[in-house]
Amino acid sequence: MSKQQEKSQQTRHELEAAAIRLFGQKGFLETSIAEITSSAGYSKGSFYRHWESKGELFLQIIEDKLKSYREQRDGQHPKARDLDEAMGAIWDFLETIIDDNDWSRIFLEFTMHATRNKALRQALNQGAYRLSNELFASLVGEHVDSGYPPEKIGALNTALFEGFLIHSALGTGVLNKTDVRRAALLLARSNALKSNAE
Amino acid sequence: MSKQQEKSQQTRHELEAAAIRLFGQKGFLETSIAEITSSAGYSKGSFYRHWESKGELFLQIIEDKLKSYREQRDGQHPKARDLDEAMGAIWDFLETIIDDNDWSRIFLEFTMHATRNKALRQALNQGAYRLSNELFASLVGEHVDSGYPPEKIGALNTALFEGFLIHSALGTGVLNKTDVRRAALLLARSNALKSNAE
DNA sequence: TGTACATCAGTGAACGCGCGTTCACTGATGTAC
DNA sequence: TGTACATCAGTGAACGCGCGTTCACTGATGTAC
Repeated sequence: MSKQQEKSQQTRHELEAAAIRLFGQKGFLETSIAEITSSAGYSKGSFYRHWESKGELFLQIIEDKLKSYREQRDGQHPKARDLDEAMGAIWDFLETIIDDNDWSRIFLEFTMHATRNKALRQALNQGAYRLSNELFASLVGEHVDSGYPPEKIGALNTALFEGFLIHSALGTGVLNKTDVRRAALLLARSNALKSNAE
Repeated sequence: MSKQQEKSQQTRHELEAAAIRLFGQKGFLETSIAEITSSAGYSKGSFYRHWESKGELFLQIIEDKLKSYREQRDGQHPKARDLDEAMGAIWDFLETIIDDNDWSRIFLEFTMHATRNKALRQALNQGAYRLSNELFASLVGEHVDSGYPPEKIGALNTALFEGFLIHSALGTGVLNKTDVRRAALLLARSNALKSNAE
């Protein structure tokens, strides 16, 4: 790699790091390009040598985040022996997202934004920017003996998870991670296992 | 009331109605004042005779919506005889919000926005712009015999509810109202009743 | 009932501001010979 | 190794646009006498 390329890549990384920090702190709309570049020690114009627009950088960061979450997930738990283990694996994973405080908020905001944008909405529903549905179905699916559709169990689990993210973002402090995990497990058991069925 | 006052009030109502429709369709940021006034058949400047800012109108609309939800709620179910009835009453109420499609989305967005604003966050946590927590605690509280904190049951129920709103807004269609209601009941039972406790 | 003046509702052009994006430019690095 | 030129990274002033807000103005309504 030439000296120029090295310099360019270095700059790109510095700008990206500043953007990750600022987007996380203040959100997409509230973070300006001038803030990103000046906080990294560059001029406003330098941004456009590296990305075509602010939105492009944001999407790239989101994709990178998801990729790293996914890698973390796939490296873990290869298979679970029963429902409790499957749910444990899922929530170990979800907790890493919960712990990435700033960014779980951004993901929620992004999800809400996608709500109004057809292309993004499809991307989310197909899992491109979403972590969940197929995972739940495949991990939990084989441990369902009640006949209840696994994708519904997955969707309910996601609902509980995302609802908890809202709760956390508001900082009410009534619930903690253990509470939701436990609740999610109870819910999955009630729906998935014959012995708990109504 | 004088002729002038009548005219003014009429205009105010027409602007408000246009705003409710447009905010609901497109959200707060994406709706401009020019759109509101021209869609109601007035000029841009007329807006400021009725409200100080776009934000003020938005908050007023939200407050009105919540007030009407609350009135509807309070008119209904005076008391429940057991947990199932209490949950039934709560979800009858929540379903009216779910059915107000556009606005349940707006409430979510508003909630997410409040996340970044201290004053709003406090207002939400104190229930000013939120529907839920004390209601659940008071309605469900007396039917908990497991010792599990009623406010946690309420918060988990809210999480499931708001997570479902996200799910609906994305239009995946995996879950319907009946699914969540049922799930919420299962969850509440598991947590509130001794016989279902682990 | 009429007149003079004040107040009000609504108009629409103009202002101001933030901010994303562009662009002509500079100095450093790379390339051809 | 040196020279001439091309290409690149980064600069920062300027542009453009949308949009919330202001303001001088008009015509209608209200008030005082």
